[in-house]
Amino acid sequence: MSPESQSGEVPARSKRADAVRNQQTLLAAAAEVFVTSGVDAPIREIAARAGVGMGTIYRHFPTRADLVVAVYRHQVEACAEAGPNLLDSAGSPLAALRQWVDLFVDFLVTKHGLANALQSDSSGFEALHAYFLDRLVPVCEQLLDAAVDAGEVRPGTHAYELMRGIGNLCIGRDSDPRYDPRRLVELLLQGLQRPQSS
Amino acid sequence: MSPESQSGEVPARSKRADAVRNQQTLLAAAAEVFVTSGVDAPIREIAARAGVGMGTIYRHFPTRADLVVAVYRHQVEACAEAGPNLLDSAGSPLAALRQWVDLFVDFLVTKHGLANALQSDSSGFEALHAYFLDRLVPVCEQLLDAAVDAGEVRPGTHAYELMRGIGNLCIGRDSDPRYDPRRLVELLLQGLQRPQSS
DNA sequence: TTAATATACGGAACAGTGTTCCGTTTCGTC
DNA sequence: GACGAAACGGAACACTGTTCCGTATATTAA
Repeated sequence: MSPESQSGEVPARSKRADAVRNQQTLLAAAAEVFVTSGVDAPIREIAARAGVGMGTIYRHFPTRADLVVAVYRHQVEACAEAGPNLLDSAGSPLAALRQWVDLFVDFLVTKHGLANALQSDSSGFEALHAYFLDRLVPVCEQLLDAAVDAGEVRPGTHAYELMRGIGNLCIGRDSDPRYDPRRLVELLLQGLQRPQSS
Repeated sequence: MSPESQSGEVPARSKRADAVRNQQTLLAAAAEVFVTSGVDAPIREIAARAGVGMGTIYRHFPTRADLVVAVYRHQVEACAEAGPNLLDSAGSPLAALRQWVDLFVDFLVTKHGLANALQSDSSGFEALHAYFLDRLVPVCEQLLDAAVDAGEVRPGTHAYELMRGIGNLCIGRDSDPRYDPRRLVELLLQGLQRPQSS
């Protein structure tokens, strides 16, 4: 990865100080607004919260996805990095996969509307989809393959499809007590396991 | 149910002829537009296609859900009625459940954005969610219970949750070759099977 | 057939949100 | 302190949902 071209955290040299400051402010404001109003919150609301104009927000984050990615980058990275670790620490590849999926689900369900946005075909969200998948599918694939190799999981399922399936299951109006994404994800994982016997 | 109070097909007496005609026209126009632009199509587009004004469409179908329900009512009914029949005709309760779920998935994936709308928390779609679930959950429950009683499916899963899960899996930008809802639904059904045995 | 009335219609008008654009301000440098 | 480039702010435009009311039409009564 190129050193500091991304919209992350390190004050990139050659950028004006106020620009860097505003970017930070925007990130913080967005993070706050996202927990309150979800990732679909009106751009104006974020701009207002940050005390900047509309132009500023668009200049720093041309699409909504850029902003969302910037806000959650750390957590996505953490999730991605947890994969290999779990493969070592967990008892079996399947256990590792299960724990990792838990991590991913926890992440999604605690972010208002994130799962929705991930699959949304609305303008500005395609890049979000792309980032999440690019970053996490390889990790999932590693865990999945390991579980298949260990004979714990039947072959034939692709990581991409599994990830999207899990993401989809996490979509929903929040806190309907009758719907718990975790239970369905668990069902999915059950279905992944090898009946093999017969 | 009261005889002809619904927005269905029979020309209700005591309504002006032009009103009935317009309702039919709107239904037809909406059906056409839905296949092209999805169920989120701008109201104006539907009104234009039907050759009526905005007021007319809102008078006949106060919320978007009313319109969508009216358009798909027949198919939902057909799906609902297929349940008991399958229970008779299919070899086993599980087979019936499987076929019924297939029916449901086929219905959803062929309607642009319907699955999305079902779970959407946008204004005007709650009623859609309600209608589909009210109508189909009992049917699903019947099939599910039968399969559980036959020992083919483990107990503990609620029809409501299963239905929503399936609906969610059908969400997605259309025709990404790497994502086939059917495969994941199949996985879910797999997970439903085989009681823990050991 | 015509007049009266209730019903339904059309579309302008208002509101909320995304997105662009450009005159103005501020920063960094000389 | 002055200058040029970079960044800012927010007005303006586009698109969509929703409401409201003056007008047109169907129905019924005379």
